[in-house]
Amino acid sequence: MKNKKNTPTTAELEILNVLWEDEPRSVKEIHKELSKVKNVGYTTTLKIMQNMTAKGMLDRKPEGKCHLYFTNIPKTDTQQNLINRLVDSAFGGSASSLVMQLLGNKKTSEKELNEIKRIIEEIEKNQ
Amino acid sequence: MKNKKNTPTTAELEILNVLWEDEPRSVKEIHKELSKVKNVGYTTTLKIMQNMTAKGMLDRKPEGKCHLYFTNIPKTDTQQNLINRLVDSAFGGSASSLVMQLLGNKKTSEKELNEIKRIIEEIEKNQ
DNA sequence: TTTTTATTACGAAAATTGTCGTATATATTT
DNA sequence: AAATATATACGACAATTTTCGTAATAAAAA
Repeated sequence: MKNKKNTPTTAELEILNVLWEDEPRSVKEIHKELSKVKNVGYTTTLKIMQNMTAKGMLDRKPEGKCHLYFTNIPKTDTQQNLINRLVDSAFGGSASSLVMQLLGNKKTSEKELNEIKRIIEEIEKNQ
Repeated sequence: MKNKKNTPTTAELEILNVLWEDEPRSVKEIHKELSKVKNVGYTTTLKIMQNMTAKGMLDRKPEGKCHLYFTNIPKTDTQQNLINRLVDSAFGGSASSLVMQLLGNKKTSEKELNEIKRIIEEIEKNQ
């Protein structure tokens, strides 16, 4: 199986997000969460989680009569990978170009902007 | 045809990037560029560009015996759309969270960091 | 006007992802 | 033990994307 640990598909990312919030969890619980925002069959969720396990994205341990699944990659690793891919594929490798685009967007709220400024200051302090 | 103008696939984005650099251009020229970094048949490039035209992503005009293609969506619109999707799908809708991840990454060079700081200052001035 | 060359159109297959129905297995209840 | 319920395994189909071979068209050369 190819190593695609860090590049989840859309459906896989949805599952990872639920797990990162609280893990380990059973397929049943994951599916219950997904059902709140999405119409999808139980076996679909199960199948995707099995695929993810085969890819090494998830792992699982038996617990009573069912399995508890947990992620095998840190959230930040995946996030970093997704950002890097976006920077490379759509911003010519320039991270600053991405940030510029992000900040120029009206949808980035005042609150978000202030938060970002705070982060920059934080970084400068530690330099 | 569904409106997927702003959400190009990987192969489509590669073509868009070449066009945004200099347009309009013929399939032949686009394919020549792609061939520098990718093994792909001429008719593959052609087909994808035809698909993109059908989706409204590209347009074309006859020029002599061939066609010159040009993009039908601004680069920034597509970039913004891709960022928004990433923010929503992997950062819980928080743009600042994405920036934090980006800045915390060692791969973001000193030069990039300074550039980003400059952008922030620029934004603050205009506030 | 044939022949050659260059460009486009089209169809179809491969790869990937997402979907779920059905079967199997295991436990719980009656 | 038989019936019921719960969880997993598996196969198959649908949708999308990527791939390219081949045919058709049009232009240029011989």
